[in-house]
Amino acid sequence: MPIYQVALPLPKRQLFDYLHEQQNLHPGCRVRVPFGPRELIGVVMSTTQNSPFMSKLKPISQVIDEQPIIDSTMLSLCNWLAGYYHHPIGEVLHTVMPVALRKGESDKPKPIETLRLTQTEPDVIPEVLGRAKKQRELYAELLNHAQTLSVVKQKYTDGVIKGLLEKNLATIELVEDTRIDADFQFNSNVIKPKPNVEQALAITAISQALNKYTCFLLEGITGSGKTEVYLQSIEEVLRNRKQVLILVPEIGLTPQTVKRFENRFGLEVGILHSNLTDNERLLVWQKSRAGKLSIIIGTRSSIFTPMVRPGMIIVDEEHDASYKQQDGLKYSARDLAVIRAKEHNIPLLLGSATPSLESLNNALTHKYQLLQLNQRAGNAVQAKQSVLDITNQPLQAGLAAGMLTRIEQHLKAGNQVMLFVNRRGFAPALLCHQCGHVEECKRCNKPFTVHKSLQKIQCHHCGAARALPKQCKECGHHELITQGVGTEQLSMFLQSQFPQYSAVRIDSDSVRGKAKLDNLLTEINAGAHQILIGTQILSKGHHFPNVTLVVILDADGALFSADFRASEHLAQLITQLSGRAGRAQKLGEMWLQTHQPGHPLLQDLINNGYGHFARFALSERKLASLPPFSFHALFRTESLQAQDGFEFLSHVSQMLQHPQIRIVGPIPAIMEKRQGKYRMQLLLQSHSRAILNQVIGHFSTDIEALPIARKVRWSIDIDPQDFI
DNA sequence: TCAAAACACACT
DNA sequence: GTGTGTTTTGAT
Repeated sequence: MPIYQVALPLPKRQLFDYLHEQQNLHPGCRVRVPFGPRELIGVVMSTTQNSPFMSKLKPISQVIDEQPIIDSTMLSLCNWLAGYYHHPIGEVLHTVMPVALRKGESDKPKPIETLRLTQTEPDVIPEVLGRAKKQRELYAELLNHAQTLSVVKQKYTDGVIKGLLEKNLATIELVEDTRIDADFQFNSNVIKPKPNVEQALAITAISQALNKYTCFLLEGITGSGKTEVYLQSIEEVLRNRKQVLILVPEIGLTPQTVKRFENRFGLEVGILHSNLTDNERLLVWQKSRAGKLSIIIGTRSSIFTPMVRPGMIIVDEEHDASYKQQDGLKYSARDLAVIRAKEHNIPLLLGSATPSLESLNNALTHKYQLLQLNQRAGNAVQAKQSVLDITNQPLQAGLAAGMLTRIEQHLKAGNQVMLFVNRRGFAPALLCHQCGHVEECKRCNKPFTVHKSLQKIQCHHCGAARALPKQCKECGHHELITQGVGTEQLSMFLQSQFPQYSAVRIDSDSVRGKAKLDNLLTEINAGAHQILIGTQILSKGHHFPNVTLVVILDADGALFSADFRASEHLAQLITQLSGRAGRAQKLGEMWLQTHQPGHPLLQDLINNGYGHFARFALSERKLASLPPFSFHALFRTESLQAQDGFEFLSHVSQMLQHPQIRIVGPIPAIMEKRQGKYRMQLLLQSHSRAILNQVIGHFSTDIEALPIARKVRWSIDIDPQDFI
């Protein structure tokens, strides 16, 4: 009897062997297997003749798929993922499958229940129905053609349907779902804008590379018409009867974006986002695999959507942090897109106004082909950026007096202003005026954030909240003061300063749920609010044509951060924010409040733009041998005892000693404690990705087998994006 | 002395 | 990861 090696969803870097009579179970098929006292769903990986567990081999209890649901391309991608990210193969396969398939759902669409008449005498309504008016009505409808049960149920009650069924006049029939049949139709007759010279060059370059792997980095300033380049390139792919997979950041998937694609090509666009149910997700997966969908748009995990006739992958806003998964299999969807495009031999398009230094470096070293769009479409003008020195300046709610005047000018001119603060809530800390004691979360050892409107203090790291204290815990003093400024405070202050205008907060506190954000954005663009105060959300893809003034309250934090990527992220934020303003015909300006007006990074960014800044930042990274000029792998631990994490990482550090690997740590993570767990990390850096990968790969099973490994939660992060 | 909690370990 | 069997802990 053949022995099958099965990948199971466990944090173990091994396959499990099972028996099955059938000779031809293909790799990529799901099976249900007994595992200790329970049953698991795994994926067949390979066949073998003998197993070290011969005596305790159990048989597969059920074969779920006769044909592989993970095709050979996807399977090799999974093997690549397991090797590159040093992650257990079973968990990789689990990550790659839609939830419904993990649970053992069929990969074929469910047949549709259809209501059909049993006799087919035309135009005759049987006497039996007598005066049953509704039943006669339904019968008449069914005379024309059978209808799906769900459609019928919308119009008729269950009683009516039951009536026909009981009289044996109609039956419920299971009909194969044809909604996923391949579809190549698209409308190419839509009037499309004439591309400018740069756009035309980009479109031509992409169109000439449709049948082979090429990675393009489309570096296009905001408003330069990146989307039009996407659209016209997509059209070429559709013409070849191929599919396009488009990845967008988590927040960027708005109904407008989807509409734009649907209207342009007049076809159904598959959408994958976090609010879908498991079955909706599965349907998109099925439709894409069958070739019904020619365009699929989705967030990070969409990179795993199967395609029968892959034609192109697009990653929009490729610098966005949401492409990196932060837990479990810590993959980068952008990097994975490169691997997938190579595997399919199709072009990949990475687009951004503010490309990541990694991608930019690949473009400058000609691994990627750089396409630049430097002209703004129409007569839009880039917002003018300036710094405001706030050293020794009195601040009100974090704003300098000069800035208030400027805000007033813009408001009086009938325009909108937008202010950016990196903190939600009223203030990031509450301290005692008497003894200086700061109220901290016990589980995270971080100050509580004050939420005045809720009369609460809340820890933004673990979510713990309690009532706003009235007196100091240490000395009992009653005068507690807030420290720092959050969106809530700034919004309250500006509303009191300018009562005749409407101030609105845009952060995850005030806009819970996507619909609410969309409503608010509509209100803002209709002019219902004049003062917009928000966090990161403001920088992500939404356009505010009437905003003429953008203020960043505090640009200093990132300039001296422990994270070497902080300045890159600040520059991206500043550039993205300034791209949101002054789009229409209105000239915009952006002001950065800083204590470091002369800081070379700020100056370079403001005077020469992101493109110049990024190239300068790259040269600095090179000097410091930081990524992308070296490669990082980060071991992280979480444990109840700080000592356990230290001990585990010390072992790891000893095992991985290598002349070409620099090891930093074990050191406490930047967030030393979170949710009551102590967090440590060990950073590995090498000039050779191959050596780093090889050494970790060689020892990963030994590390897993360390006795201390059981006492800690540990993980490996390859190409870590942050050191939190 | 017993039961809950913490720990260890196997699972093919 | 999770279910189970084993050891430790602490309150009666």
